[in-house]
Amino acid sequence: MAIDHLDGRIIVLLAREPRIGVLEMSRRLGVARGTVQARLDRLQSNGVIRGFGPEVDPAALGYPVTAFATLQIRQGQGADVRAHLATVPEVLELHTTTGTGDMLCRLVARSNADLQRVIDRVVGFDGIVRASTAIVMENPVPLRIIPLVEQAALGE
Amino acid sequence: MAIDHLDGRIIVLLAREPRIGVLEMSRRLGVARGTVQARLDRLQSNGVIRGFGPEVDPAALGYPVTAFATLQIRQGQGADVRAHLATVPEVLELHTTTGTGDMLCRLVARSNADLQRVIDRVVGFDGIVRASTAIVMENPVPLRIIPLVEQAALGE
DNA sequence: GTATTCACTGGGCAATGTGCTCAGTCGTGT
DNA sequence: ACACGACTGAGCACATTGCCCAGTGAATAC
Repeated sequence: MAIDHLDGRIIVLLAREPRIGVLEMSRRLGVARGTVQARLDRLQSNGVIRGFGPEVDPAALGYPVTAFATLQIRQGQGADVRAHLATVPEVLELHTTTGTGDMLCRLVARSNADLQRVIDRVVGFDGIVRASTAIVMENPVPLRIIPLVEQAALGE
Repeated sequence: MAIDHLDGRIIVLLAREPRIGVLEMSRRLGVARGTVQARLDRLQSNGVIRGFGPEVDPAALGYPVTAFATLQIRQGQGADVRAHLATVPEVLELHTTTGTGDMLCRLVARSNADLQRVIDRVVGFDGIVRASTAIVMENPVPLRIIPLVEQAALGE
């Protein structure tokens, strides 16, 4: 679970040039191929690297509108609501949280008008008491992990 | 920008088994290798597939706590705040939004206690008027895109 | 002090996949 | 009838992979 400097360099390199192979990585990092291979295997079985799935852009798929919805759930209906939301393709992510809301979910839609349809579908379910939605305008920091990896590689 | 059925199958297959090669994909999908290669190139230059960067689990890196913070910004300080937040490794994502808050960001921390340090660092900046934080307890629907891809592949 | 363990090195091997090219086929639209 | 675009199936040289091995050095255990 601890990440050393070499692990960090491997992850960063992989993030910058994903198509790169193990051999090329070993050349760039100045270590033997077997080492890189062993490190990668370890990182994956550790769960540090979950996978290499393709990053798909919802906007390019025709869903340029992103929003976050805070949901308040009727007591004891949590499981049902989770199951309901899991069936909605436009729900990209769902968290249960502390605080004023009970759940927070990330939505996408084809347009602002279409967002209404999505929200209706999301909240059109018995267990949901209230929903408040914030539409995303800009995304100054897209989902990233590299700075954290670098910090973990140095600090620990 | 339109995604057809074959594109959808390619993305889904790639998501399920990322290490798979073009040749193996063509076998599984029952099409020629060149076709898969051409589709993949097109999907990438379209921007539908942004990349294949490694998915790193912050929890495995020692940051098991996730939180969402809603920030209220003093008028005209937006750019400064964005720049400030971009320098904090624990800020994984930042959006500007409509609604009660002005920005929404995703944070991670080593522990609930450590989250306090992160929040202090985030809000310890002049342009931020107020912050309200929701700690994530469960994540019933982890960030996903496959259902949306399947819908886009069928519907359009 | 000596032995054991572990990670890393550097090398070799067969098998596979890649990038690239080409000619031929099919369906659509002009 | 024709041109165009997408797909097929095949071939080629080349690089990479997965796997193996023996040797080295450092840290740990005895």
